[in-house]
Amino acid sequence: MIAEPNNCYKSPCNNKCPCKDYCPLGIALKLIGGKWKIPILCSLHQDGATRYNELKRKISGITNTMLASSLKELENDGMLYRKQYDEMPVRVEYTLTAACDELMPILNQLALWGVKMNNAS
Amino acid sequence: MIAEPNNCYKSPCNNKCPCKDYCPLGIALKLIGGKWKIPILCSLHQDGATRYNELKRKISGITNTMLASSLKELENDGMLYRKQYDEMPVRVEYTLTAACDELMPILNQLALWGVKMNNAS
DNA sequence: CCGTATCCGTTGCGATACTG
DNA sequence: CAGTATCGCAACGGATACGG
Repeated sequence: MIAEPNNCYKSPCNNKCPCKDYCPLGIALKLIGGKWKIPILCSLHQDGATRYNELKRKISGITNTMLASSLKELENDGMLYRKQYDEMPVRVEYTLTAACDELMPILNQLALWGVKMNNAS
Repeated sequence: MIAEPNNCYKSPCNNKCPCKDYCPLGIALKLIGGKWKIPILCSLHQDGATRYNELKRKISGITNTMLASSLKELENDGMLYRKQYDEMPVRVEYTLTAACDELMPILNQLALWGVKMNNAS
């Protein structure tokens, strides 16, 4: 929940911007921010349920520290499920939640915009 | 221009993700990243052409350092115009470019998503 | 009025080693 | 296999003072 509503959290950036601490856009960007969350989301979006070490292989350059912490944050923020199978050895699979199904098309629009910006410059 | 195309810059996150350095989504997020660019964009989007000190008043908490550097980056990235009137004293007005007219509706969708995420948790 | 320059603390992230 | 723990650096951003 928003702790202390500011001037524009109800209707995002439609009135009384510039929004600050509790801007819903700021909240959204924080959820997908950091260096590795987008690659993680994209990978899971493409391939569906994926195991930890599989993710680590696919996302080249990521370290255990960052993968584990990013996954934990995404899980806490309701953006992915962590399912643990108590086999031997243990197996863990990560899957996107419905919230991400809504998010990805928006991110795709943003990416298209990014392409245009890049071609323009 | 993209210096060294990687696996997914052509069709953003539709194939061969996870995208890395040259991911168009990464490019887009970099353009609007940092602590103050969104508030600046929102302010200009709402009020149109705005002077430097006017922006500084509206965006509470921002320092000269950050306002000036953010404006310069946004200008260099083709997201706003800087118009200088050589009166005495000097007057400078900032305005969003057409690129931002396309961007803002997308950001608004993202904000709506952020609201839902916030209410859900 | 519209910024720059300098300094400095904080945060994010990487590297490496280790564990249930 | 799926992570933690610890350390260190570099980038980001804040505070303050100054300049065209």
